[in-house]
Amino acid sequence: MSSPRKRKASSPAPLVEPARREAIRAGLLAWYDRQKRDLPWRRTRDPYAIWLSEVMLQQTQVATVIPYWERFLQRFPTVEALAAAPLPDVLAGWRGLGYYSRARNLHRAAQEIVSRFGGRLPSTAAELLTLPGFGRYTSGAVASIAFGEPAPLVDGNVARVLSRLFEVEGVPGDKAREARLWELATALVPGERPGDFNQALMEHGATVCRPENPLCLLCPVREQCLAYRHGRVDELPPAKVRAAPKRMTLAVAVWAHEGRLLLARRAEKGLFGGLWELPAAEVEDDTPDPDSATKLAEALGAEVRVRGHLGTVRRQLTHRALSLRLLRVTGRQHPTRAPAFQELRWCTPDEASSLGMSTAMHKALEAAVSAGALRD
DNA sequence: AATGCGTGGGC
DNA sequence: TGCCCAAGCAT
Repeated sequence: MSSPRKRKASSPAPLVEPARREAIRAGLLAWYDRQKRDLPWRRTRDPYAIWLSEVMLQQTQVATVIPYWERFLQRFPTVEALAAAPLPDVLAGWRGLGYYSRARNLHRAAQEIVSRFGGRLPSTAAELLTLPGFGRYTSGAVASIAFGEPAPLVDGNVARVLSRLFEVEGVPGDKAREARLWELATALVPGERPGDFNQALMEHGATVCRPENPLCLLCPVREQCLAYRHGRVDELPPAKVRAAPKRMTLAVAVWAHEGRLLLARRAEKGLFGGLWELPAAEVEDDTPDPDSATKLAEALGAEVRVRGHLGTVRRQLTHRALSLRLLRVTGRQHPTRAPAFQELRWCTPDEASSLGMSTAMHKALEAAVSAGALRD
């Protein structure tokens, strides 16, 4: 029988053997010091600027983010400036970047940081997690990179790297797999340079431990990689199962009057929430014009007549196949507010172009103008 | 907890 | 061209 003293001394086996843990830490950090990319947000220590980069990088590639990040910081250089800005201005700064709820949450979080934390970002992952738009990943990223807290993070890159290093089974989305990955990330993140280590993990996944054609011969932790040892790098992790995109058809009102077009701001939630558009209403694929006119009339709260067609703009999103049918419309009265929209405005094409608008609707606007929407 | 939410780049 | 993907979060 074991004595209580002995039971207390025998702790459970560590998740990662200390020697292996140190080899992975040292290998990735040394590689990062040699190979890290010169990215603009790695030249600042401003937590706000780092936070902004993390939000923009969600589901978005580095090359896309760089110009947005620089432009946005010039326009909204501090948390206070962002918090004080009207939401439509913030959305205009986000135009073309996609996933616009990120911009809405960023704005709300900035306001909370001012009201709850005196304008300074809280420095721990636990506090950051209470702010809008801060999930587990972003909280860990900002806490570790901007404040040096040894907080773990798991993004798509880290999930891939760890699932290969440790042969973690299961498909993306599997709960046991996610839990295992977070445990591993927690066990690995060091007390010294946690932010650099987390970035090294992600950078390694983005450039060496890639989804396709990983560069195992250049890998600094190859000796530690179970998938490599067992010839399973190509099968881990298994690919995501994606749902087929749903079709969505919008009747789009192109209403011109004295050189101006009617623009509408969408409801705050859902697809393209809070963005400006040529007023649109969802219709069935084969809806005849008079029925489309009825839908648009309901949305605008005004009588609407279809005068002709200005073409169709198609746009493929990850989860939707959009079809925008441009209908030239007129009506006796020119509405300035409408039940289905937050706001209406009559704009010249130049004014319209500077509004926060989805890329799909921006293309529709260009198509309508070049099809002669403003001519008779 | 499964689903909705954008976009541009790579091949 | 069409289809894949990329530093997630909210509900």
